[in-house]
Amino acid sequence: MAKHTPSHLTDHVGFWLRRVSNHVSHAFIRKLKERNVSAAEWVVLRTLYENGSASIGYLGQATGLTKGAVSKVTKKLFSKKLLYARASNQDRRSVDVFLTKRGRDLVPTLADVADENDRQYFSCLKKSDQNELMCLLKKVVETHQLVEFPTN
Amino acid sequence: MAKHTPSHLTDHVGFWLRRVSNHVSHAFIRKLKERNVSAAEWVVLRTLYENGSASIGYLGQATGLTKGAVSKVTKKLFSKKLLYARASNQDRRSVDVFLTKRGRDLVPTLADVADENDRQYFSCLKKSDQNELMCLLKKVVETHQLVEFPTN
DNA sequence: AGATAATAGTTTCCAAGGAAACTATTTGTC
DNA sequence: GACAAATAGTTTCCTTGGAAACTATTATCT
Repeated sequence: MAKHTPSHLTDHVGFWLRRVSNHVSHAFIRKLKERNVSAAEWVVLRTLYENGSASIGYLGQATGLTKGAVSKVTKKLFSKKLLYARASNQDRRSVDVFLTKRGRDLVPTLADVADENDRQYFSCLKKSDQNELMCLLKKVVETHQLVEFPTN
Repeated sequence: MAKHTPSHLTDHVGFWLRRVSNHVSHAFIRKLKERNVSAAEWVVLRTLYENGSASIGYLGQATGLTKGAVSKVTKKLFSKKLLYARASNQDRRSVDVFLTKRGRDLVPTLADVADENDRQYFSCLKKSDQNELMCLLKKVVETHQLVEFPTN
């Protein structure tokens, strides 16, 4: 029985996804660095902007990070005075996290950075193709329940 | 003048890309772990399978990793006896890296793992949509010269 | 109520990988 | 040929983030 050639790297959607995602993310990270913010921090800030407040667990859902990671990210954001925390009084294990004024004021600026980055990488695609791309990705997310989307 | 709502996380292609890419990659990594191989190692092994041998720099191009990272990855692969190295004799700065028999024999198995992972995540899309997705991603890669593709 | 299980966060440990400094060669310039 | 610049790899330092152990609180079971 004939032995088949093993599949190429380039045969896999995941390969291309990782390639593009890594580049786009790294570029985004470099841009955010000028504002002294990480990508995970941006996601947390934007989520809170929408929601007013959230628990660590909720932010984990929203960001796709583990609770351990979120715990560390929020810690940094506390030290930068972009967030503050308050123990929930229904459940004393739980922590509610809020944007400070500074944190809230920063979000629109960061959103511009995100817009800019997306434009830089994806404006080479027609608007309809950009939508197509997002739809396909969303479909994968939904099919596999990759996240519980809280806001949005 | 009215202040606009800052764009949502979900407005950005990059956001969805990172979401899906992270999940797919992590799943792949977990599967590879059973074979005691990392994702970067897989990429290196598959590239060498195609090319016979390659320099560290070349592997950097092929994998999208920095030369420092490749240096570390190959070091691990040496210790696992999946690769061996030989100083180039044209240029004594340069190192040529080769698959061992064990390394070569491992590639088809790993390719199956990659196939399996891709199927798991993307078989929810019609074949034509999978192609569409890959084409869009390739277009972004080409437009931005995200890699010099050596093989393939 | 008391014991056990589940849950929210935190912390610790570890691996991955970028950036940049460093070493060893090679190439280019004079 | 001698010295400067470029290049190939390696190593060091640092940040990110997952996994899992751990703490504190709450829920469940009997």
